[in-house]
Amino acid sequence: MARRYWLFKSEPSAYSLDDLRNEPGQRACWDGVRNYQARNLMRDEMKVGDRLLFYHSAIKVPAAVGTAEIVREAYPDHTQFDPRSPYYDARSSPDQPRWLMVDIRFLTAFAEPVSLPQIRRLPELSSMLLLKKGCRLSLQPVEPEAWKIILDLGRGKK
DNA sequence: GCCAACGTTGGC
DNA sequence: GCCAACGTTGGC
Repeated sequence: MARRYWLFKSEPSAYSLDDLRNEPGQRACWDGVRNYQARNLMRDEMKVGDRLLFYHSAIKVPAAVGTAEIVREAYPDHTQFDPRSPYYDARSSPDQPRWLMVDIRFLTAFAEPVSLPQIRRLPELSSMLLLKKGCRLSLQPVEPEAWKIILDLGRGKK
């Protein structure tokens, strides 16, 4: 199966690409996803070797800032069992985990962040889920064509 | 900080 | 099963 591409949103004040880069082994578990659609994408679609755009959201200029790869497929998110975690879910149990996470590893930081306005300006990228009105999905698929274009922009090519 | 759009919850 | 109320996301 061909490698697939994704976009992961994160508020950099909570967790940034640099945070990922500074992790031991430059890898981390993507915990805290509490949306069924996003969970199902992790559970059903994401495979080791898939790549993702790391996107910084909820800031002045939202932007894709680099890439990472999936290094472990979906498994239970431990924070759902921890009453002290903000992601705790009392309706979940280790027997019947409701929420999943994947592990990702840092790959690249863009020379030039690819901003949301920049993405919006390109007709070739107009079909991206990211641009859909009201699309708040924190994990979303990216078409290979869009992936290529954004990586080129990130390299600083025109 | 505002608020539109969306997902979830819970009363009925 | 409907839908109003609520909480959250995220661009602006």
